[in-house]
Amino acid sequence: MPELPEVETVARMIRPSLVGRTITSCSVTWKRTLGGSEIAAFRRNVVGARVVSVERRAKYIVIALERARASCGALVCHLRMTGRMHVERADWDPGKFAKVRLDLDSGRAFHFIDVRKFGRVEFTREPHELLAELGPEPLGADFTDEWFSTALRARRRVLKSLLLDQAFLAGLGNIYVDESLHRARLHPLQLSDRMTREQAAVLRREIRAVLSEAIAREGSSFDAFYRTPEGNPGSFQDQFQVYGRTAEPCRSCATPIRRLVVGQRGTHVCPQCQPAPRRRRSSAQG
DNA sequence: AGCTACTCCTGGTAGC
DNA sequence: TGCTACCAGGAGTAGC
Repeated sequence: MPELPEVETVARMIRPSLVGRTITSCSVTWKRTLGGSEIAAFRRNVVGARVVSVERRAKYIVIALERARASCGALVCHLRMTGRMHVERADWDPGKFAKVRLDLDSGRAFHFIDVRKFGRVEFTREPHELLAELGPEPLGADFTDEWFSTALRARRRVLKSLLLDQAFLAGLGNIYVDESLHRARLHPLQLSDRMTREQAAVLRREIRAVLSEAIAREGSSFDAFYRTPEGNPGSFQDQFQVYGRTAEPCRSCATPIRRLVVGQRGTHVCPQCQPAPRRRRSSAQG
């Protein structure tokens, strides 16, 4: 589903047609997409505002707005599972899953389309408050070996669950966690406080590599859902080592990929490349 | 502190 | 063909 590389791709593609544009009108066909605000209030907040910037933070797209050259808030958007964004000519038909439409002074219109209705396009005056709980960006300068190693060992968490925790590290989802762990030859059930500094450094390197490669390929598309704002699929799914490859041979050692469930998430491992952590009694720890 | 279960949603698919 | 049942999952929340 859309994770950091897909969200980054969407942000890059919609940015040129949004920045500098003024929102002239809007329509909303699913109120919950707005995340709690009334449609009338949303309309008052966005119509007449001008887009200053389009940035990605974790899996959020933040569309900053201004009025009379003064900041007036932002649209904080999340694609969740099936959200899509398009900026198209005014007569373009967004289809039956359209949720939010923002008409622009360019004559084009921004569309938020979402089959499963989990996605959000939320207006807030203080976007930083909404995003305050997020951990560091995996591709950012704050994500250092030193920080990662210390932070992993300061907690006693199942490794995969911790990497999915957006308050710990912001931007990874199910796919890229599975891929990163395989590349780092780490098992998803490994406990975070048992990680060596060397293992942490390898994992950090592989997380950054897999995300960078996926961004270069405009993300991953393997079902009907994720498409770039230009309507094209990404191509990183061709590079998957484990995700969605249950029972298929590992590309490194030919052992069949195994599927397990970790924290209610489908999880894919190579039992040979990613040996299971040694089980031990909790009372046996000194 | 960290875990599980549940919620929100619907298209796709397996089984009959 | 058409039905039912179940699966996928990001994030928030409740409860242990």
